[in-house]
Amino acid sequence: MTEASIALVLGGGSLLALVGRELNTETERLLAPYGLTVQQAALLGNAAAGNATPSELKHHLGTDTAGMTRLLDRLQAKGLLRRVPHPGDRRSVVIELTSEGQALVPELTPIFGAISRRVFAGFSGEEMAQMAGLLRRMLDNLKTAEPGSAPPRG
Amino acid sequence: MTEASIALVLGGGSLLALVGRELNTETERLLAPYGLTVQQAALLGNAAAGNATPSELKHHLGTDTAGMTRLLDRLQAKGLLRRVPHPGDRRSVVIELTSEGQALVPELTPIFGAISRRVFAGFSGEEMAQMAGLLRRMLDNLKTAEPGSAPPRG
DNA sequence: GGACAGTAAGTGTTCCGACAGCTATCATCG
DNA sequence: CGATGATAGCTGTCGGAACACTTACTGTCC
Repeated sequence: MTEASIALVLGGGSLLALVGRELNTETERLLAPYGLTVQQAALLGNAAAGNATPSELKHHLGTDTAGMTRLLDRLQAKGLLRRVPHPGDRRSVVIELTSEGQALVPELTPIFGAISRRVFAGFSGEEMAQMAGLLRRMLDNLKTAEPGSAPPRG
Repeated sequence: MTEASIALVLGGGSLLALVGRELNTETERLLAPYGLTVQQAALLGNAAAGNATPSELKHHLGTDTAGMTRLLDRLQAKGLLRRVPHPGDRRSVVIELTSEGQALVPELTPIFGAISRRVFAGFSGEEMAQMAGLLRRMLDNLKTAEPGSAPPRG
């Protein structure tokens, strides 16, 4: 194991975590005019198609049921969506964007494109593919053979 | 801009952010027996050498003064460190590990090695270098030419 | 039909990241 | 010397991640 790899993984200073956070923060700055966070914007984008349940959205956003509940609470409080009973499963709920929510979506999409262009400035297609490939392998390494881990909590 | 790059950057589901979080969570599982979080362990490691001020530690951990204050509060509450007046600058403070804190450090270091080995299983040295290089370029892209950003708040 | 495991959403808690604003001190320069 | 700007650390606030737990409902299997 080289010194470089240690530096990549070490704690809060982890380069990986750092880049992820910077990416998040910078996107948040672009979203500030709309009063939305990254998670909130991503949820609106994913829910725009309609007929989405919290469970489905959860997978796309990579959060858990607890985070999803509160994320929905905040967006509902802003009047951007509402929870309607799920026809056919009384445990579940369907997320519907309000007209205000719907109106926001087309404004949001370009922002992700813009930040994407910025982050990958000067990257060749091959380099982006490399990046994605390496990240996926790291994720696989983490997900498989986790000794002390319980199965994901949904 | 390819679809892959969008997927890399998109919201909470960002692959980059996801890997960073998984890495963090998995490290936290290994640290659980010691009752420490990743940030806490990283701070102990960085402060072990001694004569560290919060400002210096802040750079290593990638947090800000607010986060540093509370991180130190928690570790101080656990009796793992103490703040002593900085000789020569009355605004500042020197972080000293208590004997309990000192005793933990040698236990912690191997954990970062272990998680590092796990994440980079199957990676060649060249691939790790690629990863670091690509991440660094992304970070540079984000840091330079941030339109709406104020200078870092120290 | 009834027990029972599994699933959906929600609640409570701790920790962390980011932003804003504060006080005390330092360094510099007129 | 005194004003001024920068720096060190702290506090308040919000959003979010992860864990543990609860409640209500579903599907299945006996």
